[in-house]
Amino acid sequence: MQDFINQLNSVQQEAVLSTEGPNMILAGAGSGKTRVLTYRVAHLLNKGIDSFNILALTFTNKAAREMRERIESIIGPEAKNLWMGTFHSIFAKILRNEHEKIGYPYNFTIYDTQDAKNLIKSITKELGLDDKLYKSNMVYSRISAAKNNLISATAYSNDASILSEDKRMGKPEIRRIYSIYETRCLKAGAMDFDDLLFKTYEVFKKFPDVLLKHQQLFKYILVDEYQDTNYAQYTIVKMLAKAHNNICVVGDDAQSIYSFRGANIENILNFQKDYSNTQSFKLEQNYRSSKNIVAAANAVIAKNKDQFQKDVWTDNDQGSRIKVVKTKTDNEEGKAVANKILNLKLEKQLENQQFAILYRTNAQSRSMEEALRKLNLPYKIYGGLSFYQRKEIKDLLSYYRMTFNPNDEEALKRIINYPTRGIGKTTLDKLILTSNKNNKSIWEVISNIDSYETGIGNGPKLKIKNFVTMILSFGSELFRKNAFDLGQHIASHTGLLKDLYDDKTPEGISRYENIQELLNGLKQFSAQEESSNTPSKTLDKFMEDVALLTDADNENQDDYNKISLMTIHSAKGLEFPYVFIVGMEENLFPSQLSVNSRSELEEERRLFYVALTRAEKAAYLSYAQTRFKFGNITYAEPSRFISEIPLDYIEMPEVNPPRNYAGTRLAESNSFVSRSPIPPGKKLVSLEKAEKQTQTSNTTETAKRSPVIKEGQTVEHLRFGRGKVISVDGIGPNKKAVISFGKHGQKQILLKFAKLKIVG
DNA sequence: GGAGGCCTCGGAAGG
DNA sequence: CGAGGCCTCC
Repeated sequence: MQDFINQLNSVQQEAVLSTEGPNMILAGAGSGKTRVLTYRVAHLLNKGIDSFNILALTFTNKAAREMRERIESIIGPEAKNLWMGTFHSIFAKILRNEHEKIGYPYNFTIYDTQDAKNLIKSITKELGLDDKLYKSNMVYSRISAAKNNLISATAYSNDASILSEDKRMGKPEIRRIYSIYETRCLKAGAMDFDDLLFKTYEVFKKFPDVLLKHQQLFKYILVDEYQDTNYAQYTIVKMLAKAHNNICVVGDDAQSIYSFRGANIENILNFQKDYSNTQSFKLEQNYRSSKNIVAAANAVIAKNKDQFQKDVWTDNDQGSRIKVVKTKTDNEEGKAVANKILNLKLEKQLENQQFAILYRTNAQSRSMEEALRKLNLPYKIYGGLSFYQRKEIKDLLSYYRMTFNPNDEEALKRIINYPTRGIGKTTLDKLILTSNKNNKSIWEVISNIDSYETGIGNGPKLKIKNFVTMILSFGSELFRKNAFDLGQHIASHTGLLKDLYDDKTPEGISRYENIQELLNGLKQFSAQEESSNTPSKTLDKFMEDVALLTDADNENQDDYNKISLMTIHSAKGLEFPYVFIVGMEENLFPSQLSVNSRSELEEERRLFYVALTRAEKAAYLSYAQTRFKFGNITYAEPSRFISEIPLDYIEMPEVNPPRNYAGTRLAESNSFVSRSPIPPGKKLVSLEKAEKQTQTSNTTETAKRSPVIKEGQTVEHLRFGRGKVISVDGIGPNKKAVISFGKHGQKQILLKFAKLKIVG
């Protein structure tokens, strides 16, 4: 540990050693930011600062975990006591300690965005408002924005300019929805993500003693990715730092890409004004990328007006110029990228994990996936539906939530009739009506159902009582069983496990497996149990973490050597030797919604900067001339960002004649432009047909290698075992077979996905 | 209560 | 195009 300092360059060293007062570290892309942060904390501890007195805030669990692990490897288990985590998890911890001050139970539930939107939907409905006008997404983002700007429901209702804006949009009732939303959350003992920030602010503001306590506790404060902070985060940090004034923020204004969710780049641009006598450090040496990439990225970002002057440079090799690839269609683009990856792999003996394909929108992943699948290139997609958002997982978690907080209404609404127990929509509506009328939670109503005028008949009433008894029985086990035992008990006792087990469709099987995975997680959690008479790893403790987890926290072991596919947003903070940035088209990247405002266009440019600077050795840009958008073919122009890269650093595609792209070993399949399915001059209508023809001919091509499935054959399926092919239907990628699998019954199987082996 | 048909709408996304 | 919401019909 003694000479960790020597591993740093001189600016990095200064940034680590300058522990007192306000410090701002501007960290260019790939400049060793994490290293500086971890060493800075290690240095503080080394100096004798108590780990309990250090607060380090990040935006993602992953960043917090990585930092903690690295610090632990330097200074040992002492690192466990650091206050290190995401804004949300640290503030949730504070709020659980101070729950009484805001009238919440200790075990408050954290509503995710889906819960919050569902609640908004039901409020809109109960108020009899038009749900086309008051779309839950829109209302949610309005409320969220208000909270992130520390505007309470009351303040919202009294703010003339907000009200007139709502009125102008024809939506004057948002204030009412907001205010009822707040009441309902309180009644349910629930907070949404924004509340974790907003209520922390409120507690600090209303209770100076609580603020003072935390100001004294957090003698040293660090904030990572400061350019991504919103007003609430900015304000709370400022409040906390007031006493000791030891605040260090780290960030890069050039990588601010989250303004659409409230991040305010001004926070970092104004840091020196906010905190007098700021020491600032610029980490400008890039350790990640080639000279060529650094130069190209610098040239791009220089087009932005508002930024700190930075001079990012590197000692790395010159590297090759950025290559631009042009294809006729989005599917061709996918093929070109996949072919290029295959070539590079063979040519340079590379691993899959050295490649990333980055795109602006999730929808673009499809053409990439198809092409990769055809070449048998393993890939992993980040983003999309998260594990914790899956229906079956949310259902089971809803039971868990109700076990320790039965007032949780969104959980109750999900499970009161799942698995089916005869408490239908009509009954639920009556319950909601009664609970609203009496200003009680639904749980309070159903657990004393006889004392309310609900208009519910005796049949359903009995079923409700059984449901209540069941939930109560789970609650009584909460502190007697550990998380796994109770979790398992709930999964089976509710009938949820059996319900999923009985479903033998592939989706059903996967749902069952997901539940098993969740239970495995519980098992691991409970295994950390200390030896004592009462379990400490109880279900409610497990749930404290779960609400704040995301998919990125669930890295799968067998996913490690795969090509990464993700949006540029989720690539921030990552690096790959070879990076493909696809869909470089006007109205896609930059997005159509951004091209009319300077600030939004600048944010898109920062996004492009982030994308480029992910690359270590080489970056490839590609664009298609036509692309399927919402089922229609649209024409596209190459992105303006391509032309913002000086010609010294980039290789443009040769328009005429079409030529192969770089490596030529697999010349035939490696061409980027020569495989156009459309003869020049043909009209648009024929495009779709032509596309289909290519797909068909490709299938014939692959047929040489993979078996042709025919009627009457016996085949073996990974999951269903042996079966007989009844019929084959469709062409190209849509080719599917009806196969009879004995005890699993008849299945329709898309051949392009299924791994079928011909047995006879 | 659930399956299936019709309609609508579409950005990026951590906690 | 395709996911999700809503409605209808059984």
